[in-house]
Amino acid sequence: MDEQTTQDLSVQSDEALLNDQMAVRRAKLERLIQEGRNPYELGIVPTHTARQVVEAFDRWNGEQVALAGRLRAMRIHGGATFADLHDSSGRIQLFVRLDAVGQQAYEAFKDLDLGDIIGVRGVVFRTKRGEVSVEVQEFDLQAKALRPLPEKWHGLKDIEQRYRRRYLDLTVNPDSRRVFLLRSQVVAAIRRLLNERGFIEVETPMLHPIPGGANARPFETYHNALDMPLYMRIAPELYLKRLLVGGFDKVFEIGKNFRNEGISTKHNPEYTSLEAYQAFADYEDMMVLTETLISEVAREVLGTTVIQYQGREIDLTPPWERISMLEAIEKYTGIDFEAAAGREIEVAKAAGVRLPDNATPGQAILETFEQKVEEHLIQPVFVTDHPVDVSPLAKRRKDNPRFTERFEPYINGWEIANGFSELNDPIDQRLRFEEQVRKREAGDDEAHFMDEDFLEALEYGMPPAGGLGIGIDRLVMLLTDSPSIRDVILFPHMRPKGHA
RNA sequence: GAGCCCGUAGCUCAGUCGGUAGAGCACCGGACUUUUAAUCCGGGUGUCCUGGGUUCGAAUCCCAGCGGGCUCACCA
Repeated sequence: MDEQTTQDLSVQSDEALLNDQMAVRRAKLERLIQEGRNPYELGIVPTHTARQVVEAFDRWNGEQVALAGRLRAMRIHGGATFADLHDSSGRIQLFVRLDAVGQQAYEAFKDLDLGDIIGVRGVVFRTKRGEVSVEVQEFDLQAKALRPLPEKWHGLKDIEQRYRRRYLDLTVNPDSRRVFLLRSQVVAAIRRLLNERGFIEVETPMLHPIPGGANARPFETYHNALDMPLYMRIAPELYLKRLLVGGFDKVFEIGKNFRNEGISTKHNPEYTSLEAYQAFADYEDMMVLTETLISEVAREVLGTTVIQYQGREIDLTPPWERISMLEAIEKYTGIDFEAAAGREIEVAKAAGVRLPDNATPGQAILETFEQKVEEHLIQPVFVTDHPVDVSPLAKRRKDNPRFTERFEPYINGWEIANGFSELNDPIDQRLRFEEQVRKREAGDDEAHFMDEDFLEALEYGMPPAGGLGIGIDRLVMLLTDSPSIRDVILFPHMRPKGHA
């Protein structure tokens, strides 16, 4: 094992000579190995975190503690050296004195490189300048860093490098750490809030024989043993509704969806959604759940329901405004689609709305909304009552079957969620699928497929239910003031490229 | 997919009209026993994204490509 390691290193060291700093680190590594030391071994195990010691100094003052983390700065003053140790909780200063540790250990400490991962044992004290520190009694090297870290002051700014080498971004950019910690807290809070309300969390397939539950182009793959094509899921919806059929009345799933579509500051090919379904409820109930969830999450992770996004104040405090899609269109464009019933397509085109060739009346309304209205919806608002032909899984309105009991909350001009009273009439659902199949045959490759297996489930009886989907990434963008979805995804997709 | 912008040292960035490649941090050598962006003295460590072209001469101008960002388009 050790021989193997040594061998590999010597092979690599030739190419590493490209960079003086890497050469120095390789040389130190090889010297340690020759001295019989393993520079990648677990040694001193931390008993405390930096934050614990700093925040409860009075409790630990004079006590011996063990800490472990990454060496991030060194200030050498002859026989005394200060260093900054960063662990997952924060930063703490180390103090090493020649007189205290002896010549050999002192030289070894100075020989460490910034970025090395070390363990230390020492006594907590406060320096003359008032900084809580640990006077090191012993230390060990637990991972030699062979590459230099980005600069401590400016951090890693290059956006491409921050995405490609997120570990460096997380190491040196505190704001990036903050975003992903907050993302974790958002997901945890959603889970807890739903659990408190009696929802159970489930996991449904990512690999679908028939991609369904959304209008989107799927990624295709292939299962060798079954000898059949499979699709990465574009939404978990149809499986979660099968669980309603099965008698789970409140279910939710948090997980990835995959859509084989464009990439932008608001779109990543794989993204995380929450979908929740509640039996014996309708879209009104789900709107309340939506505004409650999002505002409670904000309160929990940010301590407020009034947030700042890119310099704009957004008030997430419920209740949110509700407006039907037709009302919203009339409010912002003056177009009255109620009065224009039967002439939707020509009216939309006259207003300068771009439409696909085979657009349906509902598409004309939806496109008008998306192209003319969306951008105005900054403060949270539920847009409701979407046309039935663009809502193939939603229940029709009792008072007007051309529209559905559906809602989409908009915040900052973004569609942040989507929900409706779930269509549980298998006869109507079949008609909707047949309409989608016609669209697909007419060239719409985002139209739904016929899903006989799902229809069969509905035929056994699905309770009336409300459903809700929230885009977690966009929600996290809002809550963390992040301008790009890639800022809230740890490893966003990039074209492959050799290391810079 | 289209338009605009960007790519120089490990990192952050300068680089004028086309004339020997620069700074800060980091790094290397030296001094320094309470500093904290430590300080002081000395040292520039480079595939100027890649490949062509123009030119006596290209980081710089032109063409193509690669990668990235933003805005559109598609979408959540």
